[in-house]
Amino acid sequence: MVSETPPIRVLLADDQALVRGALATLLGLEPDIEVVAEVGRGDEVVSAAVQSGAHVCVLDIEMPGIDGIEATAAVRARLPGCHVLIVTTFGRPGYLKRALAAGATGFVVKDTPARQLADAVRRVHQGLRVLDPALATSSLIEGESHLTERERDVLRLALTGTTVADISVRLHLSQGTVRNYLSSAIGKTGTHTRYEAARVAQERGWL
Amino acid sequence: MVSETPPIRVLLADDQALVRGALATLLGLEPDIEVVAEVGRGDEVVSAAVQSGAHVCVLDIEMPGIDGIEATAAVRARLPGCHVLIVTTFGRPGYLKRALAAGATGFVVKDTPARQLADAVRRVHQGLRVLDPALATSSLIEGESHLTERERDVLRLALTGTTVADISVRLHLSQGTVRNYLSSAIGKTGTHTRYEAARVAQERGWL
DNA sequence: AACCGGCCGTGACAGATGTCATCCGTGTCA
DNA sequence: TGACACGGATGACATCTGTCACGGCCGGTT
Repeated sequence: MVSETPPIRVLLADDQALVRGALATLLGLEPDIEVVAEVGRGDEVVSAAVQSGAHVCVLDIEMPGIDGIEATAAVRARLPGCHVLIVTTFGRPGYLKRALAAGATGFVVKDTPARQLADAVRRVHQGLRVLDPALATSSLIEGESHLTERERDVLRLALTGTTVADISVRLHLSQGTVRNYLSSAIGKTGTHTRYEAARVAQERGWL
Repeated sequence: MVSETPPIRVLLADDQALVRGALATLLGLEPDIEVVAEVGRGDEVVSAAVQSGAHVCVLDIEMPGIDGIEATAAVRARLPGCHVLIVTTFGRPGYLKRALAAGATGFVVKDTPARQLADAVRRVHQGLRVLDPALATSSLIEGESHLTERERDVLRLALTGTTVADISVRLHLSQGTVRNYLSSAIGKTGTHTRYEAARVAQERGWL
């Protein structure tokens, strides 16, 4: 028979072993796809991609070490010929925006039907965009941060429960100033407390 | 050849289609396991279990409709011969405690290696316990709620951002009383704000 | 040069938050 | 029967939170 196209070499990264193993099994059943590496941490992605000669990296976002978006940027910098498909639980507009900025070719959420994953891998391998139009639209609308740099500074600290007093010390500002930035951020996120504001900003990818 | 044992009929419930499909593929490769139903909502579990004649239900916890623990109780009530294996992202002691109380035979987290899932299904099918000893210990220690009924009442409302004024109206208490219960709950959970207290209590399964 | 808008920064203030001391009713125990 | 512990409930109070009005600086526009 005519020579076959060599299979697409795929690296899988997900911190949940069960999910990773199941996805490896799913993709491994495709005749034209071969899972050549599996890692559970973001900071293992690049070396594993290099060693395994992966054509496509399928990355979750929330992982120990570095996250999947940071791993994406690292992979693209080190292996320009290697494409990245982000597969994540949360279809956050901010995630999509940052992932594309980091060089990801595709972005799917775990709500996607399983049979579409292999097709997404094939398309990404060919350099074609794979992403949900609704999510893209939402990213366009929500993804644009309206926070100033200082507002982001104080929200990041607020995210970890740091008091106004501590934030003012850390950023060399008066407490009134910190409260004013927090208040402004609360308004821009449409929330009622700094905790909600920080969480919403993070979900939108503004932090 | 000698007659084979009929395969174990398994129902899969997970709101993430990709994960569910991948797990179905993984389990479907086992000669003695047959995936007979897949659902994405907790409130579809019972009817699907009945229709498919499932021997084992593999349930995620966080799903639309009712959660996997409520679904467990419903399955056990309706089909006493059907065993439940909980497969969840968060190995929260409170979840384990509530799952066992609801009648689950097994409880694994998604950090488990993929190859152990089929074995877990087989063991659960035989009525054997499947759970992580470390998680069981942690559940024993943390899972016991130290909150009073009223503290739980106010924390549940605090979880959704309800103000003290609203909580006092809803529970027919004075605002001072509500603050006192919130303060007590903050102390018992070792936190600093009612938001943290509510979140920690939920994680521990105290709510 | 003058004006304007936005960001950065500040302090005053009203209202919200969490702590504390206290009281009452109920159940348990000696 | 009396003492005690506990949960439920309350209000006073110190502190914190978020809003608001304001000023300075900078860059862009007229």
